[in-house]
Parts: sequence; C-alpha cells; structure tokens
Amino acid sequence: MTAMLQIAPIAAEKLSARMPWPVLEGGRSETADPVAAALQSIGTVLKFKRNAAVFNEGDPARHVYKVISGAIRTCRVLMDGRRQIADFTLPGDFFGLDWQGEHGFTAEAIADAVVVSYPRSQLERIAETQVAVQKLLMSLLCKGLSATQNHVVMLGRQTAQERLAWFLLSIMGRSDDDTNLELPMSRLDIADYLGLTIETVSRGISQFKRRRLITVSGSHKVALNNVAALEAIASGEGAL
Amino acid sequence: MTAMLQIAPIAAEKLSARMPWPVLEGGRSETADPVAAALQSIGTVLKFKRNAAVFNEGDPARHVYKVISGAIRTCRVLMDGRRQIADFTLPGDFFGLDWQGEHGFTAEAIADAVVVSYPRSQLERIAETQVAVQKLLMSLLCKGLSATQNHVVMLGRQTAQERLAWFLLSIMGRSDDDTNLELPMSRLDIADYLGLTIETVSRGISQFKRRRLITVSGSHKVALNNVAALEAIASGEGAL
DNA sequence: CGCAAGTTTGACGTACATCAAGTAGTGTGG
DNA sequence: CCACACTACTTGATGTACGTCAAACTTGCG
Repeated sequence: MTAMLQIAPIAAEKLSARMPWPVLEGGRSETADPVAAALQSIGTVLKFKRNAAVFNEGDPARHVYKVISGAIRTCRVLMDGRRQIADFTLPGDFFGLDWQGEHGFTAEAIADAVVVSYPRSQLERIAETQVAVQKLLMSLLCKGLSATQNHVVMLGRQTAQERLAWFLLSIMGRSDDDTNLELPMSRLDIADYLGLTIETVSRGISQFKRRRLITVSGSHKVALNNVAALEAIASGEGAL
Repeated sequence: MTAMLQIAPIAAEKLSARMPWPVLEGGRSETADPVAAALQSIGTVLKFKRNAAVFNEGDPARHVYKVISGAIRTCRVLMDGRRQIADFTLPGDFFGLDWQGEHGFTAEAIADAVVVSYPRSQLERIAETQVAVQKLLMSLLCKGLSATQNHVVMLGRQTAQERLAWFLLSIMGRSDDDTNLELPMSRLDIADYLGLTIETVSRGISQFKRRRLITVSGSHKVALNNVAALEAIASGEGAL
C-alpha cells in the first residue's frame, strides 16, 4: 500500500566506548545532577549511519537509549510492505522504552546519529534504590504513553490537512527555534508517521505554501509563518 | 464527521467506602500477596452508572483506577463532535495511568461499573519503598504503551476489515472464553475505537457473518468460528 | 405490548490512494 | 566546477474504500 522496503539494513558502525559524555541527562539538568551521574556511569556511546538499525522488532529489549545527535524513527513494517512509524526521537529524547521482554518495533537512524545506550538490568537495579531514577523512568513512560495516545486520536479522527498541521506543530514544540524547523526525516517518513501517502503529504505541504502558512527551503527546512492558523487547522477549525 | 455528543454526562453514583474488597490485585494473585494488601489498604470502591464519567479530560490526575466489573472507555471528543476511543478497560485492568498533571482523556462507564480508586500520592509513596509496587506500576505503563503503539499501527495502516478482525482478536485475548465473546460496548464505541463509522463496522461484521467466520447473537455476543482466518485477515493476508 | 434506541442495509459522494510523468535537489567522478 | 546520474519531491489524472445520507429493521426496556 505504501512504503517499499527500499531501506537496506546497513551494518551499524558501533563505536562503543565507556567514556563520560558531556550532555544533559534526564530533562534539562545542570552539572552535578545525581541522576545524570548515575546514568552516565552505565551509559555506552554508539554511532549509527543513516538507515542503520539500532534494534529490530523482536530483539530482546536489553537497553534503553537516548539520542545525542541525529534522529531515530521507531517503526513496524507489515508483511506486505505497509509501514507505520510510531515515533520520531530527536536529540535529548529517550527511546526503546517499549520493553516487554522484546521490542515491538524497529528503531532506525533517520540521519547519522549518536546515541547513548543504558542496560536495562542496571537501570532497574539503580531505580530500586535511587528514587530520582525511578521517577525519571516513570515520567518518561508517562510522557511516551501520552504522546502515543495523542497519535492515536490524530490517526483515528483527523483529516490529511489536520494531521500535517499537527505534525508541524508537534515538531515545533520539540525544537529550540519556534519558527524555523529542521525536518530531518523524508516525506516518506512523514507519510508513514501520519498514516498517509507521500503524495498526500506533498500536496498538503504545497497547499500550506500557497496559503502562505509556511515557507519551505530545500524541502527539509520549514518556516512557520502563521502558527495560529496552523493551530486552528490542527484542531479541526480549518474548514477551509 | 462521526459520533454526535449524545452522551449526557450523568452524575456518578459514588458509593464510596473504605472497605476490603475480595478481588485479585495486580495480576492474578492469590490471597496474602503483599502488593495486593498494600493496594487494598489505600483503595476506595466506587460505582458508576452506564455513561457516567469517572474523570474528564483536563481533570487533575489524582487517582489510578482498577475495574472490578463492567467496562470503561477512555476517549477524547474533538470540538466538532468527532470522537476517538483510546482504550477499553475490562475487569481486572487498570486505567487512568495517563497522568501527567492532568488527564488527557475522559473515562466513562460503558456499562454499570464497579471500580477501585487508588490515590496517586499514596501509590507513589508506597512505590518508593516497596519494589514490588514500583514494578507493578512500571509494568502497567509498559503494557499500556505497548498496546497503544499497536493501536497506532492499526489506525495508521490497516483496512476496515483488518481493523475489525484485529479488534475481535484483541478482545478474545482479554477474555476467559476464547470463542464466545461478550462485547459490552456499542457499535458506535467500536467504530470510534477503530477510527471508522458505525456503518462500516456493521457492514464488516455482516460480511464476517456471511463468510461464517463469526456468529452473532443479540449484537453483543459474538462466537468466533474460525480464529485462524480472522488472524490471517488481521495480519493483512485476507486479500479477500 | 409498544416505543425509543440501537443496528443493519442501500444508494451515493468524497477524501485520499494509486498510477504516471515530470522537476528539483544531492552527490560523484571527470 | 560542471556533467551526469540518482534519489527525492512535486504535480496531474483517475480509481476506490470508506464516509454520508436515508430508510428499514431489530432489540430491549418500561
């Protein structure tokens, strides 16, 4: 129906190293954060080339990951090639939380990515004694659940235009710059995330351009010119 | 687009009582389970009439709930009346886990229901010391996340027939009897859960009946005559 | 029994998918 | 630095699965 399986699984260039990593842990935290320290001590840095898999559906879920740079997609491919992306993971976000014995989804790098991996067993052991780590895990799971539930509403009940506006706004909410967005993913990725086809996504973007709601450069840089209008569309007021 | 807001919010008949409740806690547990005991001591029994709200979207999320009898739906209604159901909660299941300050969804009784409510504050306090409770909460969140992610794949990439087969099988997986299902929810609820209309759901069921895959009595009792065929359809092989 | 709510079935419309060219970006080797 | 090729994106024409509208039928409660 959509997405051919044109993504050859490239062997990951796993530059493992058990070295300190000078980046915020958990949420935004300053240095000397006890949680950060605890996590840092068990983290392993990994690098992945574009389209390389971090883990595959069915793999035993032994790690949780955090993105340092690049971007990750979490997806499932049906037998006939239809693909659904469950989540995009951007720098600072965690992924691989869908542990129930084994991963239910595949995680792949959208662009060359650097990732820190935390062994689940150690994480759980630390959580038993360190309340802050326990709270962090719970909060990550809650946020993930909440985001996924919103995804469900969007997929179940929104039109193509609404989905697209929703997507742009959700990326906006996760970027530093609130008007100039960098979209690391392809149109196909966006389509598979929104439950649409690549053509419908493209047409939707073109229409936003024509309506001067956005400006696109190089097809991966988007400037939001009228956030209010996009919000109206996303929430179903944009009766056109 | 779908679902009118024909569901008048009925004041809940809250028969609160801080009394022991002779039912399995956590998973299936025998009596004298420490987790069960801990939960039981902080649980309050509540009763809700059909269509009564347990909590509304935007309410402060101060409790987690467990269904004893009846069934609950977790849903969101868009401004123009479109409704998406995120989850059906059956006896033994927990709901209200979507706590992030406030509930993102409304929870309503599908049929008259009895529910136990656990104050979030106390639950968190217990979890800090009792590892078993902590694990239970984590496991509930993980299961919820996993189920919601599957919902996303279904909504994003499956056809009406596939959704329906998937739905019947998912209910099967949660019932004791693997062939004779009791569906407490209406066709409208099913439609709003699957991202379809009531008519499409009805037509799909009729087609399954014609193909002798299921037998329906009274429109709320369904017998699965050919689980293998339904599984094939749900997974996308049912090219018809 | 009788009415209202819920469900099924039919006829028709439409938003999005599919199929099919084109056009821009992106990278590579001369 | 440009020419080539390759991939990604856009645009158009057409098809279809599902939505909408409308009317019968069934169910279950008062």
